[in-house]
Amino acid sequence: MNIGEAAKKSNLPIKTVRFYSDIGLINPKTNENSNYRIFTNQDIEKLLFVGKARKFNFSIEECRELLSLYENRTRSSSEVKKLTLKKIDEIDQKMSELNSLRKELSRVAKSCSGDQRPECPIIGFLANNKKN
Amino acid sequence: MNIGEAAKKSNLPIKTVRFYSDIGLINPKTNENSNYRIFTNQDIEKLLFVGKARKFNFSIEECRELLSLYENRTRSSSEVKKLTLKKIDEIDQKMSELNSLRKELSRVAKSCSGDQRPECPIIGFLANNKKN
DNA sequence: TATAAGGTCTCCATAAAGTGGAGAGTCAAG
DNA sequence: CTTGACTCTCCACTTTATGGAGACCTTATA
Repeated sequence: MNIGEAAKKSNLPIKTVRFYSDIGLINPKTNENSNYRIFTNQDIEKLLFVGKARKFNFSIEECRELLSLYENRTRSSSEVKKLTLKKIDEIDQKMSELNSLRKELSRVAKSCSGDQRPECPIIGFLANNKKN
Repeated sequence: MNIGEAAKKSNLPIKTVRFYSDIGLINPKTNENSNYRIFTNQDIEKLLFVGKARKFNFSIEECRELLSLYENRTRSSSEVKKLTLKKIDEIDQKMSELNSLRKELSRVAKSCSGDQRPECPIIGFLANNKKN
């Protein structure tokens, strides 16, 4: 099938499918006459796989790795699990960063009257180099 | 002062200071002879301000906005508060996304034995297009 | 005074993960 | 045979910097 249909079936924008093909994440054949890419059902499966993995915050390179594990019938599940646990760790770290960020921001926001006066503790907070 | 000293005083890499100057976040004067940028203490203050705001997840464009509020003696604190509350909202949204992500990932990770066998429910999960 | 070391300049490339558009080629239907 | 839809490649742009090349400036030392 052509790229339009492949895009529809994989729920990805055409541009994205083309991009994944450019970087070799998938390798559709080429129609020698038209120079159009030809996608198989296997390609669609891979696109769906990647689409889902991307949604789950796996990077393109991690997708590439997962894809090769996916295709490799002899791989052990521990490799996949390792990658997944790493992702969870990253999420935890990001969440704790966001948490402390949120705390500080809501603290300064609370201290600001938010009215017409120019006095604003948020600005003071951001302007102040010292520990706050 | 020159860019090296400015970078040191603002705790930013030289490259970053140059970048902020390129995009007009700060506007140091130029020594006509040497073509070197000349930074004032005011510039350092702004750099410190931006550095802190960036740490608090304000984007460059938001920094630009905050900076103009910072410089504008007649601005009302409500504008600043609005921007801050928006940031908090964004953080909340990001956190809830990460939360559901984490839940799903840890669920599939738990279901995976992580041993030498090739059977891996994580791969199955990612490969499966159906609702899981 | 000459030269060496270190600081700074601009310009270009790279990162991640695409998105958007231009201009040209292809295909199917009327 | 033409029109419209589809696809192609190539380039630019996004965000927030970082790294390097090669050239220019400044300061210190021999």
